[in-house]
Amino acid sequence: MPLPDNIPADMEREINEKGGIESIISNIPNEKSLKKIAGIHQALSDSIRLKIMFFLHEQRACVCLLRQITSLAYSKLSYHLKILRDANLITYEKNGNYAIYSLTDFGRFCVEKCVAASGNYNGQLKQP
Amino acid sequence: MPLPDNIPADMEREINEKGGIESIISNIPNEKSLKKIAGIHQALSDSIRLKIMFFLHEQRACVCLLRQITSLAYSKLSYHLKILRDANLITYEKNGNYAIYSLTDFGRFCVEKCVAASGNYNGQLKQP
DNA sequence: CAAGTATTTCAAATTATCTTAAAACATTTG
DNA sequence: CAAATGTTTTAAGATAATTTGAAATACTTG
Repeated sequence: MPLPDNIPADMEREINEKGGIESIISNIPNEKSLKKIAGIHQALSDSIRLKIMFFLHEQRACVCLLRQITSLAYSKLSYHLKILRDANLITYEKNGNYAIYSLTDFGRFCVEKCVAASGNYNGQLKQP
Repeated sequence: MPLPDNIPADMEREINEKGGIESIISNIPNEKSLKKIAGIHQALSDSIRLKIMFFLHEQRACVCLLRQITSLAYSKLSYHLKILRDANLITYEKNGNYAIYSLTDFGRFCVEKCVAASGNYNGQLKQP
């Protein structure tokens, strides 16, 4: 991949010091990985779903309890639960009539990253 | 907030051991924080934008270089850059005709969280 | 002002979310 | 065992949000 015709000289120097543009590009994830990472972020890009994730981080719950917590209709709740399931962030086990939802290991990891980031998020909150 | 009428007994016990449902809810972020966190994830929920983020993590770049890297039209690229700017993930300084983009501290933090997570993401990649 | 760089606008296309109604499934009851 | 009840999911269509492509606009330098 050639560089554009005219780019700022100091930028071009930086790129050459890193072994050229190809070398830099080789360090970024491939398209398939980018899509996967995007998908995880998409699943976590809704405040309803985040609320569910943060609650399940504290306590496993049946759907009827989640309904109470979120004040959502069952069908809407199910829609969001499916998105989180499909992203492998949550899972459930059947217990009689009840579906008891909990975080997957990966889901727990993601919630804890958010918590670890909260200092930074709060930094963001102060921006105009 | 009352618990639903009938929930599995062992779940109810767990909740009581944690001081009740209100006590659990008090540990989860408020609506405003959830919306902010959701917004950050939304900005990172697209593979084009992630590619830009990962590239800028390696090297600052003018828009014409990002255009080359991403093979996008300027207008489309600008649209995605604006989303990342609005989320305070990237910033730029003008240098003559050029806008030189780079990650904000917060953007750098987020990319590095993704990289740290890549082992976990890869775990996810193996799921059906 | 001409050329190069970057952003904005706007309508169309795509994707995500929500609402309502019905279906699926396990348990309890008659 | 069939009917009734309780819990959860799915389907279909409506609404809303995001993304795209084309054209127009702004900015900077020479």
